[in-house]
Parts: sequence; structure tokens; C-alpha cells
Amino acid sequence: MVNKKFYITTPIYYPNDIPHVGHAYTTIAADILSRWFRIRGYDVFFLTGTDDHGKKIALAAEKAGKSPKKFTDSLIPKFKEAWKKLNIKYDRFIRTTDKDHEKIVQEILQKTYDKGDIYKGEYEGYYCIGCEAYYTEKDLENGCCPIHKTKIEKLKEETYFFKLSKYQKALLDFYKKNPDFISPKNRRQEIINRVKEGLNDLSISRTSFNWGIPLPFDKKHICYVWQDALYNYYSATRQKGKEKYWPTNIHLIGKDILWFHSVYWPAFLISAGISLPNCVFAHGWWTFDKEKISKSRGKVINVDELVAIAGVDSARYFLFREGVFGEDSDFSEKILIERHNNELANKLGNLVSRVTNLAEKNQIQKTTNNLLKKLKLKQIEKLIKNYELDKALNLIFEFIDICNEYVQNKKPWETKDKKVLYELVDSIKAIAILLWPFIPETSEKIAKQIGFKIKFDEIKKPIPANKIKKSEILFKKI
RNA sequence: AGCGGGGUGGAGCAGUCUGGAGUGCUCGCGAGGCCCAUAACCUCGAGGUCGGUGGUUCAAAUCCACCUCCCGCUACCA
Repeated sequence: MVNKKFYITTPIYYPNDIPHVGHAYTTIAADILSRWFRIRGYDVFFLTGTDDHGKKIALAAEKAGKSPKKFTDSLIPKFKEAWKKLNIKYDRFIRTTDKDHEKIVQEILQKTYDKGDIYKGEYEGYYCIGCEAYYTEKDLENGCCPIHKTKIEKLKEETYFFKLSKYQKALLDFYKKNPDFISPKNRRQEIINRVKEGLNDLSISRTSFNWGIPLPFDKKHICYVWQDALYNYYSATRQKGKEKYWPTNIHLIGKDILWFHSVYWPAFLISAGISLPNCVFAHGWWTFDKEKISKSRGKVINVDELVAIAGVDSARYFLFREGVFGEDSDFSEKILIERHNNELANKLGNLVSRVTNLAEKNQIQKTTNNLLKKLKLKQIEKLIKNYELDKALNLIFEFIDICNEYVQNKKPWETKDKKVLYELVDSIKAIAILLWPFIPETSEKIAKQIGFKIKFDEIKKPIPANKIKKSEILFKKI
């Protein structure tokens, strides 16, 4: 039997950023889902990467005295290290400078051009020479550049346009037929309303700089950011053996780029005659101690800082337990530590500690695990399939409480009941397997300690009545 | 301005779609229990007219209308 496939992506990030909590959130979410579908037996392809092209990069490279390629090469390790640090297991790290990507982008652009969806025109905007960038009217302050405070001029540039307006109806039809395409559903109406208001054609090329992919039908022009970037999701599946993964099951993104993914992206694909992704899931933003994260105000928390607070697993756990997946949440070091202490150390850690200790002293004896019946496995599976990660975690931790209660009520330290201890050890196994996508390091420690494999089917397989040793402390309190 | 989201015991949140005793979670507070465990764990309790007004209904936090306050988005900007 052929396994079902699951293809998941994160956005490709701008490499001159420092990987921070926002990047980490999306990427961990993708990691959790891909791990989950892997243990459920799916053939998973998890893609992340960087968007190396664009004017900002070209300028930053110039400033650093490097070629853009060399410059981005030097930035990529930061991201790879961050993901390693967060225990993220992606299948490919794509860069928009990858040869296979460039080739695919050009092929599709040519196709789109041949179809007549790209035409030459003029782009008009407010151009600041100091910034070497265009601004929209509302960006200006009294007609001046917001950064240089200098008078700004209206400039025209020859550019190619994509006929986005042509796809208004097709998009609306598509949304109607695929109600889950834009998720969570409260964002859906927002997009639909805006699309109904009408779509402008999209300027897709620039001649003012050359760090990008040249248009195949006019080499003077380079493809401008979005088209180049969005196609990465597709080009990654044009590699040999990877074709089966298209279309994407879920594009995980931040709500700030939902418009591009739910409007431009399907329009580009329809135009190129490519089948459309199943779902674009826009999650919320992190505020920091109730304030919006902004670099200028120093309210960013980067991956190193995040992990330094209480470790990888606590960070991963916190991000998905705090708040509803899909909505905004507030990041606070204090609350992360609270959750680490109260939930991971006191509930989960302590449960493992007391049970393994009792099991070491008294041994365990195989029996039917009635305790496990209280685990709402079906519901948990359903929640994760609907990407309701916070709710799934709630149910798993509800079961941890039930286990702690069970220890309390059955008093195995008094009765020395080997069967009760067996039930508990077997239940911890189930907990560890279910938590593996969220806190892999901890689950693996538990698995090693008790002696089982992290596979979904193992949840229902009775654990062999091995000798158990008291576990080390899983989460030290802070 | 338009569109979207929100206002639930002291704090932070679920619950609202698919109405059914104010149910639940984390923390804080009060009392007790346990002693296996990471001074952890378990039980009980105090505390809310579910933003306001009106409507539908046998029944509304939940559905409808209006009002009020908070927050976000408004496009070629990753």
C-alpha cells in the first residue's frame, strides 16, 4: 500500500533577519505537524528556506562589500543553526538562488507570458533616491520620505504586469468551492471581501537593480520578489521523486502575508495551469509583554534567547500551549517559566519521576491498561488534523492530570500493586508518543528510559514488563 | 471610513459555529489530605447579573438587532 503524502511548508524567510520568535513559531508549527503525520505513517515532505533575492539584500550586500550571493551564503547558517537548536527536522532548505528553483521560475514565467497574462507597462510610484526604494502615497509624511525627510518624486519605470484583475472571479469561485483553503476560517471572509472590491494588476519586474531572476522573455528585467518567492513551494516538488508531493497540504504562514498566499499565489498557479494547494493557514502574531514586536523598539526575542530561558522543549511547548493556534498571543518570559515549572516539571516531569521510582522499587506486572481508556485519542487526532494544536495539548495534559490522580487514589507506594504501576508506565508511554511532535527531546528520553519505540501504533501495544529504573529529572524547575 | 476579531470570577484564557443548570483550564487566595515523587501530587471551598440594551425561544455566554469600549487589516511592504 502506498502511504498517503503530506506536504507542508513555512514561508521562506529574509536571510538578513535574525531568526526570532515569529520565525520560530511558524517553523516549529511545521515541525510539529510534520512529525505528527510522520508517526501517523504519512509520507511527509517539510520545506523551509530563505528568500535570497530582492533589493534590500542587494543593498545590504553592497554595504558589507560582498557579492549578493556570497553575502546571503554567509547568512544562511544562522537560520540552519536556529532550526537545529529548535530540533526542527526539515526535508529541504530551499533558497531562491538554488538553480532548480531559478529554472522552474523561468519556465513558469514563460508559460504565463505565452498565455498572455503578462504585459509591459509603466509602474508609477514615489521614489526616494536616498532609500532607492518606492513608497506608496500613504507611506509618505507630508510628501517626504519617512526616513530621509526629503521631498520625494514621482517616478515612472518600465515594468511587466501580471493580469491579476483577470482572476478575480476564478479566485472567488475557488474560495467558494474550497472553504478550507483560507484558514482559520475567521480570516476567510476578510480576504473574500477584499477580492470582491477588485484587484489591480501586479507589477512583477524591476530594472533598477539586478539581484534576482531575469524574465526569460526580457532579460533586462528581473522578477520582483513575490512571484520568485512564492514559486519556491512548487519548484521544490519538481525534483526527481518529489513530484508526488504537489499540491501542498498546508502552507503555514503569518497573517501578515496571507494576502499574497491566498490571492497572488493561487492566481499565479491558475494562470500557469497548475493545481492549487489545499490550505493556507495564517497564524497570529506574538506580542511581547503586551507590546507589538518591533525591531526599532528592541522588542524582539531571537531564537537563542528563546531557548536559553528554559530549554528547547519548554520553548516549543509554551508557544503552542499559550493561546489559540491561529490567533495572536502574548509572549512573556514569566509565563513561559510558569508553564515550564507548573506543567512540564510538576505535572509531566513529576509524574514520570514518581512512577518510575515506584516501578523500580516494586516492579511492574502486565495487565489490561484500563487507565488508558481515559485518553481521548480519537479527539486528539481529530484536533491535530484540524490544526488545533493548543486544544490537542490540552487533552494530552488532561490525561496527565488523570494519571497523577490515579497515583494518588491507588496509593501504589502502600499497596505495591504491580498492575497499577504497569498501567501507569504504559500510560506514560502513550503520553510520550503523543507529545513527541511537540517536545521530541523529552519524549525520546522517556522512551529510552522505559524502553519503547516512538510510533503511533505503540500507543495501543502493551509495553513489555521490563525492569524500570528511576528516571532522571526531565525538567528542572527554574 | 470600510472590513475583520475581541470584551467570561482577582489575572490570563477556552467554551459561542451545532442554544440546555455558569461548565472548563493555567495562575492567585482559603481549608484539608497524602508522603511515592522535582517542597511535588490529590480533594474541597470563596469569588462571575459571561461589555450594555432589547428581541427570538420552554431554555441564551451561545442565535438576531442596536449601542459601547479595545485591537488588527486596508494590497505590489518578507
